[in-house]
Order: sequence, then C-alpha cells, then structure tokens
Amino acid sequence: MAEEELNIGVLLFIPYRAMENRVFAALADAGYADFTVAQARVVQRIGPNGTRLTELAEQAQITKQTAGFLVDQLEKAGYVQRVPDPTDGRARLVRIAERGATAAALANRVAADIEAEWTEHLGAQHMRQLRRALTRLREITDPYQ
Amino acid sequence: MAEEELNIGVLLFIPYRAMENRVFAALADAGYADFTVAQARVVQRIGPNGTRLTELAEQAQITKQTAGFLVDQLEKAGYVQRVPDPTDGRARLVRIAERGATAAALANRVAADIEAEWTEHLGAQHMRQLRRALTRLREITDPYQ
DNA sequence: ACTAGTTAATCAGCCTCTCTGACTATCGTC
DNA sequence: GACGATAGTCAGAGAGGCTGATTAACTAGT
Repeated sequence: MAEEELNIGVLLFIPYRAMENRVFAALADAGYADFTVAQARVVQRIGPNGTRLTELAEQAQITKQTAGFLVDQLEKAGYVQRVPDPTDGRARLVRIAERGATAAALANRVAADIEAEWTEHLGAQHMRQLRRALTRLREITDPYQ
Repeated sequence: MAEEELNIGVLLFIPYRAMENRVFAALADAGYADFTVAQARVVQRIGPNGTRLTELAEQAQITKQTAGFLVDQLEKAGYVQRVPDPTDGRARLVRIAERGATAAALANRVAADIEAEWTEHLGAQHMRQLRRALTRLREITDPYQ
C-alpha cells in the first residue's frame, strides 16, 4: 500500500531497524553474540542502583514472567546480577554486571557512530530538527513519560 | 543508559510502536482479530499484481520458510490467495484477497488519523520536516530502495 | 541433448520470546 | 494477627523465527 508516500510508521521503522541490526552485528563481532533484542530492551531499563524485576517488566511492557526469563539468561551470560533488595525482603534488584557495562559501552559507541553518519547525510540542522520532532512526539506516544 | 538525551533509535521506536499498537487495536475492534504484526509485515509488501513468496521473504527480511508459514495463515484466514505464476512454473504469486483489501483500507485510514493527530501536535511544518528527514534517511538505511 | 548449477517452494525439527494461570513468600494495614 | 496487595517463580502453551534437507522447475554451457 501507499503508492506515492510511505506510511509514517514504516518510515520510522526503517531507520530504527537499520540501527538495531548494525548495533547487534557489532556486538556479535566483539564477542557478545549471546545477546538478543529482547534482552536489550530489558537491560536498557536497569537504573544505576539496580531495578526490580516488576518495574523492568512494566517499563518494557512485558509480563513479569517474561522479564524473569530474560533476566535469567542475562544472569547466566554474566551481563547482570541479582542482589537482595535491602528495603524489601520479597524483592531483588537487577544490576548491570561488568560484562554488561562493557557491552553497553560498545553498543552506545556504535549507536553514536551511526547517528554521526546520519548527521553527515542529513546535515546537522536537519538532524537536530529530527531529534526535536521525535522528542516532542514522545509526549503523546510514550506511556512511560 | 542515556541520562540526558535518548538514543535516536529509541526515539524512532517509541512512536512507531505507538502507531502499530493503535492500528492493531482498531483492526481487532473491527473484527480482524486474527491478524498479527508478523503477518502485516508480509502483507504490506504484496504488489498490486501479486508477489512471489521469495520476494516477500527478502523484503520483509525473513526466511522463505517463515514467509511461507505466515502466508499459509493469511490464506486460511482469507486475507490473501495464491495463484500460479504464468511466467514461471515453479513459482506462485501471493495476491491480496477481498478481506485483505478491506482490512488494509481500514488500517490505512486509522494510520492517517494518527498521522493527523501527530500533525496537530507538532504543527504542519514540523511534520513535513519530519517526513522529509525520514525519507532522506531511508536512502542510506533501506536495503530495498 | 545433457549435465550442472540456480531458484521457488516445502517439509521437518528446533529455539526464543511471549503469554495465561497458579503458586509461595513477604509486606503493610487495620 | 488476619487479610489483601505485591515480588517473584513454576508450569504449560503458542507464535514466530531459524537451519538443514528435499523436490520441482528453470537456465547455461558445453
């Protein structure tokens, strides 16, 4: 569908997918092959002092069970740790482990490189406008702030 | 990660996901509940005269097997038909069926409504700039033109 | 005309991610 | 203390994706 003009949703998806693919390819090349998109969506929500499973699940918009499943894998692979929450005996905090922090740093570096390429192609001003428009769009499309 | 400024990939993903969710909710409400995201990504690539399975798979970036599985479901549900390709005895063309065309029309209408809301929020000029930037980004991020 | 290679599609089996439903342990409140 | 809410886990199921192997049909190179 859409003969002349592509749906704006598709237009958003194309560069998103391109970035995702390149970041994961770079991680795989660097020896982090056991890292998946689903895991990444959880890891990104972990705060500096650790975050509870339930909160991760809410923010990633998945069930607690699914979040638990993904955190199990991340823990086995050494990307995160689970530590008891001192303020609540039922809860545990999921924290980024060293391997996770290294991988995240690499991912951020690659993402920044790609953004730089995009800026090269669009020009700095249009890139700034793009970022601004997307940030404003977030006001009406992001359930989490 | 990203304390002050969100990664551009995430910024692209948030509105994309919001649109997708709303379109599928509208389709489900209208009686097209048996229609999934994975199926939609295939259906969107079907051309006016029908498209081969292999080509659909390539463009949707999935394997032929997966594409075949999804087209099976779409065919059972009445959204598409498979007809022999007159130019190649091995191949068959996947075509949109009537139920598929009706659903697609509804989906496009809902997507246009959402885009109108976004235009309302951003202003017409910024929306035009957004569309333009994304279209130009497509030049370097879309493997299929 | 035959062989070899390519392409279109399918079959079989497996893995990952996601869900629902049911359960245990702990917390907070009245 | 009793009760409802909350944090997390266990069990089972389904969707959507993969690799590998196979069949059928087209295309080229002798």
